[in-house]
Amino acid sequence: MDTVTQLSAMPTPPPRVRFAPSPTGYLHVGGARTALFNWLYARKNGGTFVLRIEDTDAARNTPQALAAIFDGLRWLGLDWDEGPEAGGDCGPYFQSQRQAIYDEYLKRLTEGGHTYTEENGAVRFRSPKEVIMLQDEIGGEIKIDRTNEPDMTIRRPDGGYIFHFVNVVDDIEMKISHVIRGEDHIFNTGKHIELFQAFGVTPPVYGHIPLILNQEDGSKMSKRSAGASVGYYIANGYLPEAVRNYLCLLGWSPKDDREVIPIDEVQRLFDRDHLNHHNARFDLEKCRWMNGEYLKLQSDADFAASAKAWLHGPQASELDPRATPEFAALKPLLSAAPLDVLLPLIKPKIKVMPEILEHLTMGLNGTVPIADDVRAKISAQPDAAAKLTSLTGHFDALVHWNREHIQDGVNLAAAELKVKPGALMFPLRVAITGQGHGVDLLPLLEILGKAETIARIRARTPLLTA
RNA sequence: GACCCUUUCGUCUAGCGGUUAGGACAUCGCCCUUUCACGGCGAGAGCACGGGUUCGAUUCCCGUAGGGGUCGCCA
Repeated sequence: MDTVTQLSAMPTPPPRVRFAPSPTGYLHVGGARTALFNWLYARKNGGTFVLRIEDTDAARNTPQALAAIFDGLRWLGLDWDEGPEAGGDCGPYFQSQRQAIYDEYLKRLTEGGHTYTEENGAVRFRSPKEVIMLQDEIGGEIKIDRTNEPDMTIRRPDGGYIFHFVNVVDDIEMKISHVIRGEDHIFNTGKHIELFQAFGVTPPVYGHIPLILNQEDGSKMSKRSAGASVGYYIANGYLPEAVRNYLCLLGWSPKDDREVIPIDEVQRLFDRDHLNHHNARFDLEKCRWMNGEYLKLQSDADFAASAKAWLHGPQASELDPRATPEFAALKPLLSAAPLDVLLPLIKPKIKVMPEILEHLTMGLNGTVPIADDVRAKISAQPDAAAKLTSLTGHFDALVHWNREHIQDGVNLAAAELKVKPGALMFPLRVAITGQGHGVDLLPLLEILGKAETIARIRARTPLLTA
């Protein structure tokens, strides 16, 4: 084996990437997508995904925000190989616990003549003030002109270190090889490269991914917009695989027109060549569609399980559909409800979990008022009451109550009235649920039982003509 | 304002010199059907503009305009 062969055959070490959020709010979908791309890169290349908590600003950190990071990442299935609650050789993974390391690195910087101290005690980094040509893995060659930039502060008068400094120190200490982060960090990267050079360390490979924009006004996605936080999707009972799949498609594409793609397939295909260079708007409607696609892939039993978990799960915030009066009214009916047979009927009718509320209400509450638009349609059928009376009679005569026999009852009533069986279905649906739409009717009647079915028809028939 | 990134249907995207510019969400129509939905079929809808380069530009280059981002002792 000659030398050239040996060199080219030398394996590149597996990449080490990180997601480094600060626990000051909630887990933003943009942040989640950054974490996702880092995770995909690590998984694709047999690398290591590190989670590091950048909690240097004590005044802004909250335990809730920290929990939201852990919960959100776990919910999305983005498991970290090193970090809080996972361990690793480069810990601690909270910056608030790494003061001694930063002190040591600051000493090195100061001994190298790279710092100076302000009168108030703040420490600044003496910038070389040069033009940096960043070789960005995603954006290509990007010029960052540092010649007229002021020296950055790296330590506050109170001794607390600033983001730029700790970010670089930790990337060195944690042997991060690739930094995949939002495009909003491009100019920070210029500062960070200066620090790497001052430490005499080769900077990592950078890849700046475009941002996710608000669906409404196209600005950087903010707290205001619905669906900006991962917590929204958890609270609304989305399937994590669906949200993750949708996030994959924001800036990445398999380039073969597929959209519903298993995550292991994404891992296999993920590549910077497939990443876009421009921002993408977040389309909640399409995300809902994606959720519906994943719902269809679920078995009835799995769906019933996740629906029940959601119905009985903790309420997350005031945006939670389970915090509404409608849900409060429904809740007492749930305990005795035949959910295992009802939910599979609902499954094909919905895209997202909160939609089951309306269907459950229709099924469980026989006294829901008749909807206005439905009332208009039903009053156009003067024989609706006669149809229902006939149906009631034939239902009452049934010995066995299942959908086949119920269909027989419908057919008999239709024959008696000399109409098509289909003509009876709309009045029947309205009498049973008060609504013009909903789950398959005959299976619903079977679940409700003969007595409840007849009782509802008798109770609502006078209301139809009122 | 300066600097950086970016520009294909309303939105997410495929396209990497020659295509009837493809797919998806959304919208609309038809079919199926017991309403709604699902499903099937179909329609409308796009290369920001102006210069080049080229036999030929959606594709390459340069401008202009639009969009986004960044200009902290926040991260």
